[in-house]
Amino acid sequence: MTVTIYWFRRDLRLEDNLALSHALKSGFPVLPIFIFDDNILDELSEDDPRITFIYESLEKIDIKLRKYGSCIKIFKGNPLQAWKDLMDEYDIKKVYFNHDYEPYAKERDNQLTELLTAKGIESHSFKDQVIFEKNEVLKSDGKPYSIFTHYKRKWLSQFKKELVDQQEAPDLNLFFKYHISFPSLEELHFTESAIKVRPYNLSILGNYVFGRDVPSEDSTSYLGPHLRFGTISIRMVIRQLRLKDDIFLSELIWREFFMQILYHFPRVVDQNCRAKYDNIVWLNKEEEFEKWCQGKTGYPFIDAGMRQLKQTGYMHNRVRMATASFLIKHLLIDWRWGEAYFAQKLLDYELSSNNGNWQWAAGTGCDAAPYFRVFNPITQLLKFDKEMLYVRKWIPEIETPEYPEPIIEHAAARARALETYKTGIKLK
DNA sequence: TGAAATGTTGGGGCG
DNA sequence: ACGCCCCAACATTTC
Repeated sequence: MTVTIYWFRRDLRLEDNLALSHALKSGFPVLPIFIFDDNILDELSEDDPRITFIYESLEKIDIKLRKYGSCIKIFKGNPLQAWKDLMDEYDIKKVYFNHDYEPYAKERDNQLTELLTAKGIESHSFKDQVIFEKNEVLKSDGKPYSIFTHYKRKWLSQFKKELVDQQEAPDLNLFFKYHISFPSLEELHFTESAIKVRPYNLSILGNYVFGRDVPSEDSTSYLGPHLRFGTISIRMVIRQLRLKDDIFLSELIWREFFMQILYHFPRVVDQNCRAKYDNIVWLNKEEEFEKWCQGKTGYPFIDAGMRQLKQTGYMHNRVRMATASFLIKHLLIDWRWGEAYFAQKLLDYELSSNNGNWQWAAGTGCDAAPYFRVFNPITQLLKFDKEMLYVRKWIPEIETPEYPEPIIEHAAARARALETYKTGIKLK
């Protein structure tokens, strides 16, 4: 049984998928696989909504393939072990997958490539989840950018030269013909989550600049999880955009900016990008952190956001900034705590963006907000949810005595934050 | 992609 | 008509 193997990872679609379309041209029938990686899953609960989403996305692909006599082969366990099993079972000629830039994934893929090379198997990997990857947008001296504005300028100038061609529709007849059952959630030891990924909504493109700051209005695209798991291609999103929404495009460039930051400076994973802030003394009060997580700080704008996150796996962008600022500046809790909580809850969690944006809010990032920028949770409410539609939606008890008093007084907290940062910088 | 403090300007009321 | 004061609105600086 001679095959080419295509490995689905975070590109869970058949359409406009670079490595897949190359695999289908490899000259051998393509056996598509997916591996539920225990190294990653061990950190998650068995009903994590992201697992449910991955499972359902694979199921959809599998249904399409079955019409053509094929199916996806699903593994669960250690990826390298899965590959060794595959090598025992099939005569593998070529292997195709798309690039993944996260530290763990890089290491995993390097090990696999070594293993394949040792067995004399060709492997090919492709840029697919970004327009420009790690070393494609560099300064004239060949070094990576660490300032967004400069990165963006270069990105745009290169983008004008680049054609974003759509891949032709895949020929499903070229998949390897075989039949094995698609495992149930229970067989994989998962349970279905009540929290669901929503379909994306591209109709907001073009008006994003007007609606993006109003959390009560549904002017978000809900693209995050789809870009994270590749159920839509970034090229397709960009094509729809056609530069008509500069602000939205900017957000997509931030995504690639943070990806290349993580790639070039992997230490940001657990360290401040700017060492200047290493000596800030965080208060890290567990009970205050818990109140923040539960949406019980007594500040409606903050609490509404945290409850939306907990109940749905989403949080409006404006509110993400305000809640992050509140945790870091008002409560003086280490940004890594907030980063970890968002990583656990956000359906669109992406290591590079989550880390980059938390460091931005903390002022510790490469191109971050200045440390003295402290969001006023009351002003934010007045500015962006004056009618209180958003906060009432997420805090039903808001006008009852059940709703708590503010955990801390704003002006005093602000002064304390400025003082703490100043002291920390001096210690350095 | 902030907020608060401080500075400046200009219009209106009033003696 | 003029100076003076008040204050809102806007601009600039500072954290």
